[in-house]
Amino acid sequence: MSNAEALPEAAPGRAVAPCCPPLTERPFTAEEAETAAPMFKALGDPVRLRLFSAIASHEGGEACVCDISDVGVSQPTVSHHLKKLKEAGLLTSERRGTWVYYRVEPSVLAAMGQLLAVNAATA
Amino acid sequence: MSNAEALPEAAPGRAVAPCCPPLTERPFTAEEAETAAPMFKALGDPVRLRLFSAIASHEGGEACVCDISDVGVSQPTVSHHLKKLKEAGLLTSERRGTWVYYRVEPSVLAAMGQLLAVNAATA
DNA sequence: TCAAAACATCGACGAACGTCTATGTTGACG
DNA sequence: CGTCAACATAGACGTTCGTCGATGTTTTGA
Repeated sequence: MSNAEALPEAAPGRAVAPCCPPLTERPFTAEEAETAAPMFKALGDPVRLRLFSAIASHEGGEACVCDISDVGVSQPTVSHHLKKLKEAGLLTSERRGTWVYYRVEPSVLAAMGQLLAVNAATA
Repeated sequence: MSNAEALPEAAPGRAVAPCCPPLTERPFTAEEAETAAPMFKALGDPVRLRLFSAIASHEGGEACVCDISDVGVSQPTVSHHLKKLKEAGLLTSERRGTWVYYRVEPSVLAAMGQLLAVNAATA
């Protein structure tokens, strides 16, 4: 695309973290649905789910592509899916030397978990 | 498991409830990913997310189609999406007179919530 | 018995998706 | 320098998806 400037990363897709109430609380508005659906959609592919799980379960919540690219598809396909996950706000990436490390956005897991919360009475 | 089904009524796509460990626990296998991804995929569409939320938040966790069909798409499209949610194991349906009532499968919310569990420091 | 309401199914169409091969870009190292 | 490794991008191709209008099925009720 372009040369890397001093800009670290500025929200590639949309804001994801604090988006919506639990699904069981009240009917989602069209806006809320448009915001939350892409997160589910991003995890709705088996390969992406494996990649995400591999990163999320990796030490430190991050992994380089070479550590997780054994999912049965070609390298460009892995790259494609990681990009999708990144665009959905679920992952961030950082280059360190030759390798690129992907990291799970922690707030995302919390947000999605809250969407599906079964009201465990933690109040 | 307190539910002993006596009627051979269930004809869903696949078992959904107790499928997989948390995403952050260990890398998903191909099998686990193939099992869990359809649930996320089913919620990955804004219209389906609104329908699901409308049903889940409705009184008693169920609603007839006429109560939730105001999502901006045609009636066949609503029917199509409800079928998709049903095939994914997220909903069940029951006919009562003229109306068809859809209900959220409670174990599904628990299962998906567990997938996204953030390990609340149990060690 | 006939009509209307609620919902499902069918068939079609454009858009989006997942995958691949080929190629480009970036950094490390002789 | 040049070359290799890691990863991204581009383009293509078949498949799936979301949507619609038209039609079918089931139930209620006059």
